[in-house]
Amino acid sequence: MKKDHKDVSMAVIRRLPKYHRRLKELMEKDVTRISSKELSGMIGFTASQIRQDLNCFGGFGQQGYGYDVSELYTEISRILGLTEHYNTVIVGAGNLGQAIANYSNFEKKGFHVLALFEKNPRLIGLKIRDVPVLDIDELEEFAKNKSVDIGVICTNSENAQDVADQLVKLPVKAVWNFAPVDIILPENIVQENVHLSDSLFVISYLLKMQRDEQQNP
Amino acid sequence: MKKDHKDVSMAVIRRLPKYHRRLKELMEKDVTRISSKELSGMIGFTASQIRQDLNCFGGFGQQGYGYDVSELYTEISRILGLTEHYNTVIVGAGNLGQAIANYSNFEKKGFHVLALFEKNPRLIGLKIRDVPVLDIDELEEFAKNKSVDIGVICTNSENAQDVADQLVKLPVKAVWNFAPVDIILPENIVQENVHLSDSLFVISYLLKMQRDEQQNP
DNA sequence: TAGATTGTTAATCGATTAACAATC
DNA sequence: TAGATTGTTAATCGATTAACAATC
Repeated sequence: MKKDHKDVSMAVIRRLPKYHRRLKELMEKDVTRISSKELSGMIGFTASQIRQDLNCFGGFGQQGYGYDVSELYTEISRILGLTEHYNTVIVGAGNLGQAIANYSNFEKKGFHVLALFEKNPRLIGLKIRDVPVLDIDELEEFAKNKSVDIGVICTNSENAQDVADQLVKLPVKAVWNFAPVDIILPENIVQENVHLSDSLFVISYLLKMQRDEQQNP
Repeated sequence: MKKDHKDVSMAVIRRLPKYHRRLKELMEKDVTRISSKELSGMIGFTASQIRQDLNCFGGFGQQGYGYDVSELYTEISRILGLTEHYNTVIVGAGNLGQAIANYSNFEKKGFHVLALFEKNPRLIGLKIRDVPVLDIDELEEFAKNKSVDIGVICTNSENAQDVADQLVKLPVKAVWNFAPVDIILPENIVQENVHLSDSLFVISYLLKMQRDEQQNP
């Protein structure tokens, strides 16, 4: 029996994509089995943590043997929901929106981009890898009779909340926000923020720390 | 006396940019003072956590009053090192590299993009907001006599480690990696990864969970 | 001054690590 | 079988929350 989604902590969930990535690499190297200890060596988590993490979802290993790489990869793919298909729309067809639309790996994993939406007339009408850039005013009409799972916000901060509200009305089930603001969404909508500046500011902090340490050792 | 950088946990550090962002918003609304309780209401951390976080770096508040918004903003900017100037180079001038080069907010915060580097001849010679796109083979020569603080990797996975190695040789002090692989760097180099697919996969997981819950309530 | 709110210590909670019996 | 390694429970560690005296 597969136990899934009990109440697994977000800390564990955020490690799953890394397992997924590493197992993929192992498969490409034709490694067929791996122990938690070996995996620990390459992934940087303790062997204990790896076993704990995996056991949130089921016993995928075998005592005395370890884990079958291919099987574990398949399981984690399933746990992450990568065996499903998702329809997405991207709002904002600037460089970032285009970058995401162009990222063919997402398509491979089942994330299909239906269209990009823009207000800049220069961009409307373009095609990004066969995906049309449409007028933002057409969004509501476009989404009728379609099931849109994920809305991606690639606009500037000023428009992000407006766009979020429009997406919620479609409705979408999740919002992937790249604008550097904290948008407000209904509780039941999955929200994931990618605040690039936060990440850059952490670099800045760490560089400053390093500099200070060199001065006062 | 300002206590900085003792051994503040990464959990705290990763919250700092969010304080920074919210305080900016408050300043724009001409709010001059705020209590940890009020801030808690808008930012979603407990008041207790906010006070704990800030006290890692010093006592910026005043009993009975709260915090001076503008002063706290300035302090957090300083703690994050945003009062410094950083030179950056971006390797990979595709949509993502261009998006980052175009992001004028970074420039405002002191992150100056010296140049982008590309191997695709169609892109070499372009200018992104006055920033030239140069041949990747010119990187080493270009960096001579220049102090490059941050190298940004916007290439595909295949080239990411090579590029990282080149950046380390320049040298750079930090690597900001957008390729969906785990690159290996010397210990003393600051590394920050933005794995977009990880973020998307977490959305996928949460959507799947939500679906499952609706079926087995 | 009285009221409000911090800074800080103590208590709780949760996540990570260690240990080991189960078992392949 | 003996050796290896898991799954799982217990111990530890760290982070968050609660409480309250200090003080503006």
